[in-house]
Amino acid sequence: MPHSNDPPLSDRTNDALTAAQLYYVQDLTMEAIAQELHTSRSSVSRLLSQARASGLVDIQIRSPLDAPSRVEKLILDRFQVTAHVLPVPDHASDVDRLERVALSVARILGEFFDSNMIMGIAWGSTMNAVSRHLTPKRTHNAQIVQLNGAGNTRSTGLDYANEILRRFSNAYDARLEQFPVPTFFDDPATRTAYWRERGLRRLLEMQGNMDVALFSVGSPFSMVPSHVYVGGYLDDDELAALSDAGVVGDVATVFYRADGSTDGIPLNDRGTGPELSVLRRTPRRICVVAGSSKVDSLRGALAAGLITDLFIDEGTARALVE
Amino acid sequence: MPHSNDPPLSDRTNDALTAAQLYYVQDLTMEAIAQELHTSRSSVSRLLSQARASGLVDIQIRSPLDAPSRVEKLILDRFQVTAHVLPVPDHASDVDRLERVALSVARILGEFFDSNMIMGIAWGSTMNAVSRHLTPKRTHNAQIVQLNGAGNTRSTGLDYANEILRRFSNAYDARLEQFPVPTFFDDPATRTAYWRERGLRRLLEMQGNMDVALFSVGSPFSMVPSHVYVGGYLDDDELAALSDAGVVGDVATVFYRADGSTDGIPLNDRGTGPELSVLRRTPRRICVVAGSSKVDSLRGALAAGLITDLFIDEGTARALVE
DNA sequence: TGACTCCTTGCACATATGTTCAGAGTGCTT
DNA sequence: AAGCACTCTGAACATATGTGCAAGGAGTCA
Repeated sequence: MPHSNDPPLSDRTNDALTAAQLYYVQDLTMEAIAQELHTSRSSVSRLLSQARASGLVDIQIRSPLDAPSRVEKLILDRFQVTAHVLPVPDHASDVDRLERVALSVARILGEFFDSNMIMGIAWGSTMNAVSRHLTPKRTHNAQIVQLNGAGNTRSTGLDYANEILRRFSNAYDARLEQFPVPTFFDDPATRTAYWRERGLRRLLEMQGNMDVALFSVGSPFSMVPSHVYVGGYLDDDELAALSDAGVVGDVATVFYRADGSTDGIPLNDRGTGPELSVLRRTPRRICVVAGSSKVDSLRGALAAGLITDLFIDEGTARALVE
Repeated sequence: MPHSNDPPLSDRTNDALTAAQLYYVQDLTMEAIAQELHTSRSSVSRLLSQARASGLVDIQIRSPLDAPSRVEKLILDRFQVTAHVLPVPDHASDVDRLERVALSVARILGEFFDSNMIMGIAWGSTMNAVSRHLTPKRTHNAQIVQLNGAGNTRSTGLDYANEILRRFSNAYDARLEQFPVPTFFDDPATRTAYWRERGLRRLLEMQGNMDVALFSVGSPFSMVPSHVYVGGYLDDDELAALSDAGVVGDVATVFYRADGSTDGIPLNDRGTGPELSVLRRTPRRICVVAGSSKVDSLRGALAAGLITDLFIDEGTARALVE
C-alpha cells in the first residue's frame, strides 16, 4: 500500500468520525477502538468527547409521536402551541432549572435551524444559558439577527448581548447581524429617525423575513426579575409606568399585558424590539421558559400569539395549566 | 398532588423516555436519574438499554458532507453510486466483517425506509445478519416484499427466508408479502403459468412499485460461496452451466456476467427473482457487501446498474477501486 | 391456598469510561 | 541551541456503567 492508505490523511476529525462510527454504530469498546486506531484508550475517550461536542454525533430522542405527555397535550389544546416539557425535579433550584432547560434547548435547536435560514435572537439570562451549550451544526448562507438593542446608560450591555449572539453565529456558522443601538431610546423621535437609516433598514428587513425567532419571556414584577429589569436598563419611574399600564412581561423588550395587548404602553415607543406583528409573521417562534416565576408573563405571550413552540420545564408547565 | 403527577402514568416506556432525555440530552448520570425516577441505578441502566434497543434513542453519525472519504469519492466518480465505507480492521475475519457491516446497516436502514413505502428484500447470509440487528422504527402502512422464492428441493429454505423477512417486518411494523415458491422452478413453463396467478400478480406488482430494494450480491465461484450456492438450491450441472455462461454473481438469484449482461443465462428463465429491469426502476437500491470475495460479483452488479447505495467494508472497498 | 412460572428489582461485583498529571513533542523566539 | 509556550499523549487513578444472581412480587392453575 504505497499511497492509498486507510483514511486519506485528512486530520483529527477523521479519527473522531471513525471512532464515533465504531463506538456508536458498531458497538465496539473504546479499548478495541484504540487498537484499531493505534492509540491509547484515553485518546479514544477524548476523540469521542470531541465528536459529541462538535456535533459529529447526533443523538435524538424520538418520542413515539402517539405519546405526547399529558401536559404537552393540554398545552396544545389550550394554546395551540407545541410544547416540549422537560423533566426537571420539583425540588431543583431556579438556577438548575434554567441550566437544564437551556442544555436541552441548545441540543435540540439544530433541528429548527438550517442552511439559508434567518434566525432572530433575543438576549437575556435564558438566551445566555442556551448559547453556552449549543451543539455546532454546519450550515451555509445562514443568518442570525439580533432582535433588540442591548446598550444601556451605564454599563456595557453591548458586550453581553454580543457574546451571546456570537456564540450562536459560531455554532451554526452563520453570518451575524448585530443591532448597535440602546435597548431604549430616550426620545421616540430618535428611534423614528434612526429607523430610516439604510443600515437599520437592512436589519429590519431581515427581521421581517425571519424563519425562526428564539426568545424567552421577561417577567418584570416577579420575585426573580429578568436581566433587563435589574441591569440598569430601566429606572424606577419607568418601572412604575410599566406597572401602571398593567404590563406583565416582555419579549425582546416589547411589553404586553396579560391579555396580550400592547397599545398605550409608552415604553414600547422608545424600545428597539420588533413589532409583535413582525414576530407573529415569523413561521417558527420558539420560546424558552424556565422557572415558574415566569408563568404570568408566559400567559401574556401566549395570549398575544407570539409562540409556536414552547420549551418549558415540567414544574412550570404544570403551573401554566394549573 | 392528587392525580396530576409527573408523567401521566402510562407505562414503562415513559420512564425509558424520561431516562433517555435526562441521560442523553441533559447529561445526568444514571445515579442522578435513578433518584429522580425513584428507582435503582441498575434499573436506569436497563431502561436506557431498552430505550436504545427500541429505537427511542436515535444516534446518528453525521459526516460533515464536505468530507466523504477518499474511497467513497472514488466510488462515486467511477460508478455513480453513493458509497458508505465502514471501518473494519484489515485483519478481521470474514465473519467479523459481515457482522460489523450488518450491524451498521441495520442501524442506519431506518433512514431509508418510512411510512407508506414498499421495500423489497432478498435473502441470504448477509440479509440474515442484517435482520438480526435492526433498530425498530414505527411506520404506518409500510410494506415488505420478498424479492425471490426460497424453497429448495431438499430442505426448509422457506423457514430461513421467512424468518429473515419477518424480522424486518416486525422491526418496521410493516405488512409482509411472502413469496411462497421455490427459488428455481424445474421447468420455465411452470413459472410462466404460476406468474399468471392472481396472488402472484399482486406480489409482482408490489415489486414493480418498490421504493427501496435491499440486497447483497452472491458470488458463486469465489472461495466463500454464498448461501444459495451451498444450500442445495443448485446441483453440479447447474453450477457448471453458470460457469460456462460466464456468470460472476447474482442479485436475488438473478444471474449476471461481469459486464452486467444477463441474456442467454438459462437458469434465469427458471428463477424467481425480479427482472433486473424491474430492479433498476426502483428509486433506491441498497446493496450490502462484506468480504472481498464478493468483489467480482459486485463489479458485475455495478456494471448492470443495479445499485444506487452501497454499504461496504473498508477492505473490500479498497479492493473494488484497486 | 399452595405450587408454579414469569418478570422485575436492587445488590455486589466486573468492566468500561472519564480525568488528572507529568512528561514528550512541536514550533516559535532570542 | 536554549528557552518558552503550547498541545498532545498514555499511565494511573477515580467514576460510572453493565450484568449475574438471589430474592420478591404478580399472575395462573389445580
